Amino acid sequence: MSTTPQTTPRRATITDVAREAGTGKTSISRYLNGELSVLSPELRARIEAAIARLDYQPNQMARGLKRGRNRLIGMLLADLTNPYTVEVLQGVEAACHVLGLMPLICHAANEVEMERRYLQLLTTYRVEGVIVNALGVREETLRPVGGGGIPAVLVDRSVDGLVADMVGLDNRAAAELGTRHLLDQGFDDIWFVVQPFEQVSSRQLRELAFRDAMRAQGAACGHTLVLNLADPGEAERSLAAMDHAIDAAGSDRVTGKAGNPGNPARVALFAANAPVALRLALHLKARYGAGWQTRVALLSIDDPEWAELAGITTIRQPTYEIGYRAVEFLHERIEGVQTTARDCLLPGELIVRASTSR
Amino acid sequence: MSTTPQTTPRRATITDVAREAGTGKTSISRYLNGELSVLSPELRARIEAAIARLDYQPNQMARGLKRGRNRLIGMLLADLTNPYTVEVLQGVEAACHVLGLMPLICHAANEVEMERRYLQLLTTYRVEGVIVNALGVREETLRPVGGGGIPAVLVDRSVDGLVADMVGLDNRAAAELGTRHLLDQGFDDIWFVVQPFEQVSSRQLRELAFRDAMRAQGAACGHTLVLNLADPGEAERSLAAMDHAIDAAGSDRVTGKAGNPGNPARVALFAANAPVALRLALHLKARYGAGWQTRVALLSIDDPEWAELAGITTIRQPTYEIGYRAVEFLHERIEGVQTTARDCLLPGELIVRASTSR
DNA sequence: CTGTTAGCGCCTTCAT
DNA sequence: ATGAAGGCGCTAACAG
Repeated sequence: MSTTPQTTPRRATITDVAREAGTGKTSISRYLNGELSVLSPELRARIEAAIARLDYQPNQMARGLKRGRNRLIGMLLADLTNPYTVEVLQGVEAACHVLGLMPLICHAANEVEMERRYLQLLTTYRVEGVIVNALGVREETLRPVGGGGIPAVLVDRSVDGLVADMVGLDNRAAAELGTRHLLDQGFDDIWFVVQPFEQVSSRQLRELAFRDAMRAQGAACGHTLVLNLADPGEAERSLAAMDHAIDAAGSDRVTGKAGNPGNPARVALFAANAPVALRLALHLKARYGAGWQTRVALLSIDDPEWAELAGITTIRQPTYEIGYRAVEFLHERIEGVQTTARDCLLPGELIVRASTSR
Repeated sequence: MSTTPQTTPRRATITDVAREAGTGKTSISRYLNGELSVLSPELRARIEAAIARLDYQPNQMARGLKRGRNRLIGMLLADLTNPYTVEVLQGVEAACHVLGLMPLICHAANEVEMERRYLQLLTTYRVEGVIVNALGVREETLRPVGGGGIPAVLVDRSVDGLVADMVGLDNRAAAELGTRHLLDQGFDDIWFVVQPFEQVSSRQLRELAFRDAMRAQGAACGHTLVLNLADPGEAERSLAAMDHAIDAAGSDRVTGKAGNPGNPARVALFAANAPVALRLALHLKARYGAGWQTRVALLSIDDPEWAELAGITTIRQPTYEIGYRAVEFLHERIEGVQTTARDCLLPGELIVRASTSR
């Protein structure tokens, strides 16, 4: 069998084009950079022909090397598995598209070590800036970024000791919105469920705002449950503890008989984000069966695709806009804007579904 | 207010390091490339010190330009919104990590034009290869890729006229597996629901295998419903037509009374992928209420995160492995392997849930 | 062992 | 209007 030699035919370079067009490299370069007015129509035609014939495409790496800018930006993602992330990404891509940027997407998959490695890699590729949706990360990991280093903008979470633009949900307003909704619907025993939040600013803010909102109400009773999704065993125990507490409270408050159907405790669950909500929903389904939605109220920040199906109430984040704005901020920084660090807090939207309406 | 001048301090170059260490660039280069045995311990120490002092990091672009390879590969994705895609991506990242490759992720967001643009961009950045999970794409769009161009491997779908390695689900086996399961459970009126499939090979194969499996059975009755998710109105009409047909069939086969609860028609829905399954589930919920899972059987290829919650039976694809293998194939091609185009078909796993068990 | 030299593909003065 | 020459940061012969 005589297959063709298959030597990948080296791509044409600017020199090849110049030779093919019978001219110098300079003219080709000018053509590529749109300085068309400076070229005689005749030369220009020859260049166009040569480019087409050779299927020439300028080498971005080389251009970048020369110019000192390669139009690459880094996009560091903590968890692509979270629908929030994918949605933000859509906004990022759209903005990059119009601004002529190319996002280098790095997925840390919830591993701090990956995050460090990618950040270093991005730096190595000389990206002009980074958008960071970080894990609970030490400021030192981000050393090369922000302040003295390459421009950075934070998404959803801020990082202690790192001054940089940040864009995300207005967490305080969102948590208040959710809490008030639950109170308005008559729920007075609310559990705020959240992943470990020492490291993640947005979780902290949501939890704090929840407690503040409950306190402002006075009469009602609020609890915070930490749910460590990374450790199934621990998560299981947390949920069991919650079940127990709810049952006990229910029996106290009503008639002494747990689960009295005539006057159930007005318990509601408030999930700090979609992954938590999913875990809760699975737990509730296992405990109460198919009709769990009617037995216990569930509200979540984030609006994952299955929310409508499960009938849970949500607070939808303006994810697309978050991504879009992040790129705009970054672009401004890249272009040299020098203002002090800015925060862009966008409002969430309450979407009421069966789970929390009577 | 006197903010610091904030001039981004130009990153150190190899020349800076050489000067700082009082030596030539070559030695630095040698150090960087691990030719440590050729360096006197003394020089080596000086170099290390200089690098640390200057916080030097070699410029990948420049290295790539010189070496002719930049360790970049392109990853072209049709739809990040589909959980399948994200899962494949995880496998891709893991493999890239061990092989020292850096994936440039491009998300076409279901737009053919985007796909074209990104492919061209990748080419421009001189990626060493591409992994393509394409839209229904013309071979011409992929011109720069495969065969004569840069190495490529296809994921999930093949493209007419393009010879390249491909890795994905064993669609025939998977569709058979699902169909047999439904038949075994006593469903004899099965609707295979799929997005428009002229352009997408995997959808074609699934549909064909479904029909073959039904035919082999003989007695049973199979239908194919095309559901165009991109056009909500059209999708709505398709679903209405399906409802109508099912109702009619049910009344025929049983007692003449539609929806006779004593002996309902043994209807089952077989979704070709997760997006279709979600649309179906929403429709069923709207039509039959919360308990829809017990009224109609739903089985889907793909195993999205909400499957467990909804209790639908699924065929889980080995997504991680698909991604991993794709990179391995690509890596081999990059390293010059010359075999004819290979296909890697991986088996799916049936996960039975409430929706299809009695 | 170590430094010098010559490019990789492109852009950018600076002449012509 | 066009081309020649130099250099971006790095590597790879080729000397010493």
